[in-house]
This record gives sequence, C-alpha cells and structure tokens, in this order.
Amino acid sequence: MNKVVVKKPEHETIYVQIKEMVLFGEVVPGQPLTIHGLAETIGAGVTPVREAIRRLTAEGGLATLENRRVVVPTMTMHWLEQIELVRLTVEPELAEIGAKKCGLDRILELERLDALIDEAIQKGDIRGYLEANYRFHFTIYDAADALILRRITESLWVRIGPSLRVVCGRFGTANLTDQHREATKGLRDGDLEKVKRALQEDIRQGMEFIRQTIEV
Amino acid sequence: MNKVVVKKPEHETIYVQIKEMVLFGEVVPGQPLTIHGLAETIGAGVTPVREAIRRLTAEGGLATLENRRVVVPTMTMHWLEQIELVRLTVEPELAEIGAKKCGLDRILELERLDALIDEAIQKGDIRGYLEANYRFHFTIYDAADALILRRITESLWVRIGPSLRVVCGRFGTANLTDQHREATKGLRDGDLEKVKRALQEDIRQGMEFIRQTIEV
DNA sequence: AGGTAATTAATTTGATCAAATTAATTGATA
DNA sequence: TATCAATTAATTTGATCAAATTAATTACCT
Repeated sequence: MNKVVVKKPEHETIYVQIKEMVLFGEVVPGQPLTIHGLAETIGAGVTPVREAIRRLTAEGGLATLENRRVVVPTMTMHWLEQIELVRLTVEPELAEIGAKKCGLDRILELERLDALIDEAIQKGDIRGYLEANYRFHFTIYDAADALILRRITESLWVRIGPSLRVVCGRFGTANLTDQHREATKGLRDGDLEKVKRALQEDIRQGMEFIRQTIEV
Repeated sequence: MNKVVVKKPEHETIYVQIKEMVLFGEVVPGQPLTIHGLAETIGAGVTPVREAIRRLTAEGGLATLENRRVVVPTMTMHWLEQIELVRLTVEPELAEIGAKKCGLDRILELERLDALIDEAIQKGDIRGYLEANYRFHFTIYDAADALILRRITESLWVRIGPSLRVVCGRFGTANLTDQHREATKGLRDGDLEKVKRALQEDIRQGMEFIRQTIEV
C-alpha cells in the first residue's frame, strides 16, 4: 500500500484558490477581504486561510493596510511602469526558452487553449478568457523550467489580474486583439523570434489597456 | 492621547527577524528549520512563526519540501543565471532612479555605511559585512521609491544571502573588491552613469563569487 | 444639527491542544 | 548482518478560544 497520493496541506490548496480568485478577476481592485469572510466562502478554517493570505500578500496579489485589513490593491501608473519593465524583460526570455522545449503535446495543449480563448471572447466570458489566457502563457513559461523567472512572472500577474477584469468590463472582450494565434504558429514552424515578438506585443497591448483604465 | 504608536503584529516583526537571519548569513544552505525550533530561539509562539515562514517562503528565502519540512534552499547554477539576469535589469534601474533622488542626508548615510563595510572587511566580520552591504544597496534603492522593483530585488537578495555567507567563509572578506567607493563618489558628483556602472560591476562580481562556490 | 466621548460590534491576532503526518527507532526474521 | 514491519517520537497542521485591536454605533452635550 504505497503512498502514491501525497496529501497536500489545506493552506496550500486554499492559497491556490484565493490566488485564482485574484488572477481570474473574481475580486475587484480596492475590495476589502476579511479572513473570516474568505474562510466562510471557501468553506475552511481560519488558520490555513491566514497562512494563504500571508503568502499571497508577499507576492503582491493582496495587500495589508496599516489597519491590518486586507484589500485587493488598486493599480497605479507608477506600478504599471515597473511591472511592464520587468514583464518585457522576463516573459519574452521565458517564452524563448520555453518555445525551444515545447514538445508536440504541449503545442496541442496550446492550440486547445487558443481555441478556448477565442470561444471566451465570443461569449463575452471574462472569467473564462482570463483563465485560458493565463494558462496559455504559463504553459509556454512552464516549458522553460525556470523556477525563479516563473515565480517573478506570476507575482506580476497576480498584480494585474483584478485590473484586467476592469479592462474587460470596460472595453468588452470583443476588442481584445489576439496574439496567441501568431505565437502558436511560430511554435509550429519553430520560429522562435516570432513567438518572442508575439509575446512582447501581447504584453504591450495588455498593459496599454490597463493604462487607459487608471484614473489620473 | 493619540495613538502615535501603531503596534505591529508579532508575525510582522518575526518575519523581519527570520528574513534577516537569511539575508545576513545566519543560516546555511540546506539547513533544515523547524517551526518549533524557530519559535524557541526567537522566543515566540508558533502561530506567528508559521505565518512569517509562509511569507518568506513565498519570497524564495526559504523552501518547503514535499515532506512539509522547511529548509534553506541551496543555490544552483540554473537559479544563479536567472537571478543574475533579473538583478542586472532591475538593480541598475533602481540605482539610477534612486541616485537622482538622493538628498545629502542619504549620501551621508551611504558614506557611513561605506565605512562600516570597510571596517567589517578589515575585521573579517562576515555578518557585519553582509548587513552593511545590504543596507548600502537598499538605501539607494529605497530612494527610488519603486515598490515593485524593490520587492523583486529583495526576493532575489534573500535567495543569495546564505550563498554569500559561504562565499565569505571560503574566500575571506579580504578579497571582496569594493565598488561602494565608486558609487558614493558618483553620487557626490551627480554622475549617474558612474553609479550605475559601479552597481553593475558589483552585481557581476558578487554573482561570480557565488558561481565559484557551486558544486558541479 | 454637529461634534465628541462612551459603548458595542466586528475583526485580527496569538496561544493551546488534538489530530494528522512524517521521521526515527526498535525488534524480529531470514 | 541486512531487511522489513511495528512501534515510538517528532513535527506539522488546523480548530478553537481568549485577548487585543479596530471599526461602527449610540448617547450626550452644546
């Protein structure tokens, strides 16, 4: 009776749950979150929720005020510039390394996700779009097998998740231009530069959209 | 009776304590840490220690194994390259922005720290060197007032802290070349390029030292 | 009404304990 | 002696509760 199943601690799975709430736009910039409230909605105890919150706060997905209250941070122009700088450095790098290592199975997965993205855009399904978009990018990045770059990138994505939700709500999903087709084509043809350029353009466009939703 | 003093929660101060243990080489790569052990040595309860650990783990200063055990990660060549890439992008940027905003008081503080560094090198005081070196760099970076870049940078520093301890132990503090003098001079003269170059060189040298201590 | 102190409510925080999980030890058998 | 199961010890994990802290409300006075 070997222990094939390694049971993960609850704070681990709760962390993932809350992270995905942030990542996929189920929380709104500025929204206050209480520990008990989260424990309630998730259906968990308060102890593991606290640990998950600390973790996510360390990554920038949440923030604790001086009052000890936890909120979803609201994007500022100042932050946006810093995030864009690092994204444009790290993600194309991740994409290039990852593209080299993408096997056929991963490419098929990417094409599946690409279709999912189109479908979500069609339907105006914001949450579906955000999730498929995330999985598309990180399927490539994961292929790169570069833990540190990957974790930096994820910490930037949790910072922009709630803002992307606002973007979709404001402009609608229909206006989202789609660089994913270009990227998958590049992967098919082994054209690394094309993949890299597509990702760069994707990042620039995404950040530009967010920029337009920031109050001056 | 205004509340001028905002009492910080214990998990906050414990987090700083453990972070500094990592940052200033008081723990060794590979070293296992237990929650109770840390609570014991710090003289605190186990609950806030857990939260602090989660936070530091999220930043990469610690790592939890599959066994749920917490350890100080050991550097690999693969990680080193990723860290160097991001450091060389972010830190010179931080230094340039920061240098522009450095007032005289901050420059004096930097010169004080510079002297401290020299003193620690003289004495062979590893912990003193690591702390003064950290404070020197982050005094400049803090002037930049760029929260996100700052936090990314700190997450890279907690990853290299334990390795730097090994470097100092192996090569001795005497062999540490000193770019800080150059940097402070550049600050005095308003020569931003000089500050930037000094920092770049400092980073390259530091990472090269670590590279030489990694087992192949 | 407007402002302020006092009170109440809500929330976070940290200690403690039992259960779960993992590691270390022992002992039996070949 | 080596191996493997059983037992014991150590550690993590999560629930619970009391204390501390912060927010909201009420009561009071001008």
